[in-house]
Amino acid sequence: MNDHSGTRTRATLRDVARLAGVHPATASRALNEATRSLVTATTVQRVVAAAEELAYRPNPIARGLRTSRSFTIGVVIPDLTNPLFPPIVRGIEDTLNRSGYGTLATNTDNDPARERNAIETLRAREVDGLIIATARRDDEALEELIESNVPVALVNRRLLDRRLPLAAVDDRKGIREAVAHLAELGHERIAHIGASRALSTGDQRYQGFIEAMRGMGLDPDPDLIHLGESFTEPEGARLCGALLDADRGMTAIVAGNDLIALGCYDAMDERGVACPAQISVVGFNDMPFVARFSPPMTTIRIPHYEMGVAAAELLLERIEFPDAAVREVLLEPALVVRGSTAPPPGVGLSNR
Amino acid sequence: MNDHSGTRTRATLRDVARLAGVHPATASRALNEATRSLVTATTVQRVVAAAEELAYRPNPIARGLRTSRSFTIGVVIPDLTNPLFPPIVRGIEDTLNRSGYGTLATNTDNDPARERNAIETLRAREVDGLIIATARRDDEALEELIESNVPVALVNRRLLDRRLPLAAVDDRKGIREAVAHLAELGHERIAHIGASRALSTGDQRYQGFIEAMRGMGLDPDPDLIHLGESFTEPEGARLCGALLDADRGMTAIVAGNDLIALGCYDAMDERGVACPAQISVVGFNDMPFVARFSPPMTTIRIPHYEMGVAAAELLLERIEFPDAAVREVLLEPALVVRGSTAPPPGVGLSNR
DNA sequence: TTGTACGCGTTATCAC
DNA sequence: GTGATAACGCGTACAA
Repeated sequence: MNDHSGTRTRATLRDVARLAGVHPATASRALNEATRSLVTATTVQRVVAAAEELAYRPNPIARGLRTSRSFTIGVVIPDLTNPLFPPIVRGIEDTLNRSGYGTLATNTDNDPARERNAIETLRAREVDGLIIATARRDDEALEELIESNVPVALVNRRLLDRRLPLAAVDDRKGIREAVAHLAELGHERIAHIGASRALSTGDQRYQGFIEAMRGMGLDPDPDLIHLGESFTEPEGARLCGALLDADRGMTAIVAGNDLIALGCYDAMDERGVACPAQISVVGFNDMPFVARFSPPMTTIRIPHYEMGVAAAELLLERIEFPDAAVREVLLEPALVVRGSTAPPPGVGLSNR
Repeated sequence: MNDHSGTRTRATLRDVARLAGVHPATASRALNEATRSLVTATTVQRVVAAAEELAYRPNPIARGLRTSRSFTIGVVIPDLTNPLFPPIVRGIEDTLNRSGYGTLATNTDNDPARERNAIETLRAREVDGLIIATARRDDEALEELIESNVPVALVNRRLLDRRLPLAAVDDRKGIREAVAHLAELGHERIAHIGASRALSTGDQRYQGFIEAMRGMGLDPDPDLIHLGESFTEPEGARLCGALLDADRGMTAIVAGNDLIALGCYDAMDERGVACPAQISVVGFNDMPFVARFSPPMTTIRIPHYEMGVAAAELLLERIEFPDAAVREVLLEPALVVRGSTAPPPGVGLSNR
C-alpha cells in the first residue's frame, strides 16, 4: 500500500506499532523473546502480524547503542588463504550467525603488530567478543585482552596457563598416533620436522613427538629433530633437504603439518629418494586434496569445522556467563593411512 | 597514570568536552576531520589534547545510528570452503580494511533462500555496501537490491545487462585458450563438461566453448557437451563417466573448473582410461595444489586475489560516487600447461 | 497489561 | 565560532 515507489526505507519499530495500533514500547516487548510474556497473547499476534507485513527487521545499530552490544564478533586469523582456516572460519560463522551474531574477520599474517592493530580496531568497533586463531605462544596483545575483560576464545592455539577458553585438537595425541603407526611398520630412525616452538602448535607437536618416541621405547635422536620458522612448504623442503644431505639413516619423517610434509616430498624428489619405498612421511591436518598427491599422503585428520564450531560455542558461553570457569575443548585427531607410509627398506622384504 | 583500576568504561565525547571545557557539539566538530575548519585552532588543540588524555575513541555504533553509516561491508559468498573463495575474500578484506571498513561475511551454499536471508540480515545491519559472489544468473534478491540503491559490487558472476559493477575474469577467453591449446596438440573431438547455464560462470564457459571451437574451425558436437548441476567433483565424475560409456570417440575434455576436471580423473581411473595418453583434460581456476595431482593438471589460471581487490575498489567507488557509470573489470586468465594434456593417441606417434 | 518518558553517544541544524 | 537542541531506533524503569 504505502510502500509504492520502491522499498525506500526500512520499516521501524514505530511503523510496526502504528500498524498494530499499539505503542512502540508494547511492540518492542511483543517482539522481544524475553519480554513477550508481559504482553497479551492477542496483542502479540497483532504486532507479529504487523511486523511480518512490513518485513520489519530490528535495527541492530540502534539496539546496540541501547544495550551496548553490537552482536558482532571479531575473528583474528593469520591467513585465510592457508587451507587450514576456511573450515574453521566457516564453523565459527555458521555457529555465530545462528545465534544472531555477525563476524568481522581480519588476517594478520602472524605479524604481531598487525595482530595488535586488528584487535584494537575490532575493540573500537565494540565487538561483543573475539575469537583468536593466531599462533604465537607469547603474546602481549593477548595479555592486555585478558585484563580488559572482553570475552575471548582461542582456536587452535594454546596459552600455557588456561586463562582463556580454547578449542583445539589434541596435538600430542595426533603425533602419538603418527609415531605409533610408523613404529608398527617397523621404523626406528624416525625424524621430526616441525615449526618453531614459539608457535603454540609447533611446541605441542614437538613435545608430542618426544613423548611418543619414548612411549614406544624409541630414542628421539636430537639430530633427527629439525624445527623451522613456519609451517610452510619451503621450510619443509629446506629442513628435509638438510637432513637428507646429512645422511643420518632415517627411514621415516613425522612432519609438523601437511605443508611441511609436502616440502619433504619436494626435497626427496630433488634427490631421487623414493617415498615411501625409502622414506615414509606422515603429515598433519589432512588438508583438502592431500589424498590426490603422489604419493597420497598419510596424515592426521583434524576436525577443523568442528573446531570452529566449538570455539564459537565457547565464546557464546563466555558472553553469557562471564564468570563461569574457563573451559577447554579438545577434539580428537585421527590417523588416515594412505600411500606415503610403508615398512622401512629392509623390513618389507625380509618379512615376506 | 590515570587509568589505574583497569580500563573500566571508555571515555565518551561528553567526557572529552567536559575536560576541554567546551560543548559536546564543539568537541565533535573539532574531532571530525571534515568539520574541523569550523572551529578555532586553539579550541581544536584543547579538544584534541583532552581526547588524547582520555584515550577517547568515538563509538562507531552511536555514530552509525546518527549518520546511518556503519563502515561495514557485507560479503556474500557460496562457500568459503571452496578453494576458489579464500583468495577472493582476502583480496576484499585487505582492500576494505585499508579504507577503514570491516567486512561481515556470510556463506549461502548457493541456496537462494539463504542468500536472500543473508542479504536481508546484512542490510538490517546497515552495511554500507555489499559484495556478492554467489553464482546464479537470475536472482530476485539481486533485483531488489538494485532497486534499493544499496551500493553493490559483483565478483566472479555476471548479470546480463551491466546494471551492477563487476570484477571477474574473462571466462570466454580462458576457455578459448584451453581449446586452442588442445587444438594445437591435434585434438578435434573435444568435449565440454561444465555446470548449469543457470550459473553465470557455467553459461559463460559454455558459450566460450562453442565460440572457441568454431573459431578453431572445429565442430562443437552437442553429444560431447554435458552440463551438470554444479561445479563439483561428483558431477564431473558422473558426466565424464556417461561420456566415456557412450564411447563417442573424444580425445580431450575442457572441464568447467578444476573440481569437474578432478571428477574426470576419477571417472577415467575407474574405467582404466589413461590421462593424458588416451584423453587430455584441461581444468579451470588453477586451485592450490593442482600441480600436485597425478597427472599434474593443465588448467586456466585466474587471479583470484586481484579479483577480490578489484571488487572492493569497485564498491568503494560506488559508495563515493553513486551516480558514476557502472564499470566492469575483466581480468586476464592464463593457460598453465602441465601434465594432463598431450597429443591425441594417434598423433603423437605418427609425428615421430 | 499497556503507555510515558528518557537515555544510549553522536552529529545535523538551528540559534546566538 | 560556539552552544543548545533534536534526532537516529530501540529498550526499559516507571507510571497508569
